Amino acid sequence: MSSSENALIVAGPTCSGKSALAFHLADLYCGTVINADSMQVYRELRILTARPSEAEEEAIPHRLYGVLPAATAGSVAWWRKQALAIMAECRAAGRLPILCGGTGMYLRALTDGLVEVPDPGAEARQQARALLMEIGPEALHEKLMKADPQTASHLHPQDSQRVSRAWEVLMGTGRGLASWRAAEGLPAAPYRFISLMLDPPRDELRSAIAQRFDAMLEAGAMEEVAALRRQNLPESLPAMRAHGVPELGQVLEEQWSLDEARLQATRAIGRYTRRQATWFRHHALSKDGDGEIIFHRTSGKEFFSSKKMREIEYFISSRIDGAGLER
RNA sequence: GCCCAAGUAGCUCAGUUGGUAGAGCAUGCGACUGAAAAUCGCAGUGUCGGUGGUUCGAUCCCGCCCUUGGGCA
Repeated sequence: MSSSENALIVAGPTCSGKSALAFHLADLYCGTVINADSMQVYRELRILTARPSEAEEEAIPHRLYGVLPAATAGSVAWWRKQALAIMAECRAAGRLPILCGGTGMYLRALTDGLVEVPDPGAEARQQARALLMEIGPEALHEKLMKADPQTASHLHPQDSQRVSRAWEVLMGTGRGLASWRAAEGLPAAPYRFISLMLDPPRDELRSAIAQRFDAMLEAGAMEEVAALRRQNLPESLPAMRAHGVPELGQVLEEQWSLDEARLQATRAIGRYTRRQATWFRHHALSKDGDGEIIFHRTSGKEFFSSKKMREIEYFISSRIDGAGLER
């Protein structure tokens, strides 16, 4: 019997073996795996986002995987809301929520809370982006500096995405981001987070990434991209930017050879891995003593040594079954 | 064998009318508050192919050699 206010986080860079570990732990602790990855939420991208297989999803409850059509853009706030609802379900059903994913910002929105900003609306968003395209990030930053210096002064003039967001918030809500930030915001989720962070050496990760990309190609990644492209979605949608989608798109358009696409995609993933490492290095996933860093990579086939696995299990059990320890 | 071109950062290349060099990409570090697999900031590194000469001084000019690509035979 596990106390229901606990939640487990399995985080780490792409291709570190999070899913396999989460699956194993869910099996062990009667858990539900909840996706904390911004790209695995898109339905059409099962292969390229390395989503758990149908067989795995049948064996263990998996939530928030492939729930959004690629035509829809997800967001932190959307994800946070979904995750909280599912965690509440888990609590009611006596299951352990296991958040698994590499999107640091999503996890942080859960563990630390999120600023509450009303939706500026699709119109304000479109206008902000159109303006960005038209005049460029620096000019938009200059405009923002005049209208909302408090927010603008914290933004780099070249940071197109944040400048555009700041503008859309100001225009759509009538208040600047900085002003919203000063308010209370959405609180941290009411759970005790216990975290496992996979942090394998970079070179190990790189070769795993290359191998996995080839496996994806064999599994039909090209066809997946072709099918996605048939929807003629705007390239600005998140799903259209998933690793491999633009690169294989170049092959389909006969701009790149397959080798070139493989090189570019693999590099992009490697770079991403680096940013993830930076994030997780500086953002704690759990309170002191409740986090464990694992300097290995794992996969379905070759798991950790049984000794390591026992360590992990002890680490989790000693926290989850807190009541049991008192006995 | 002869002629031409090129050899500069891990890669592709720019450059210095002679004062020991620089962009993009890659790499590393960092930021990150509703697009985050996104967006952005910062930072290395070089016997400037080898060798001899001219010069106060050569990566740059001259000779020879090596390598690569192309042409002629």
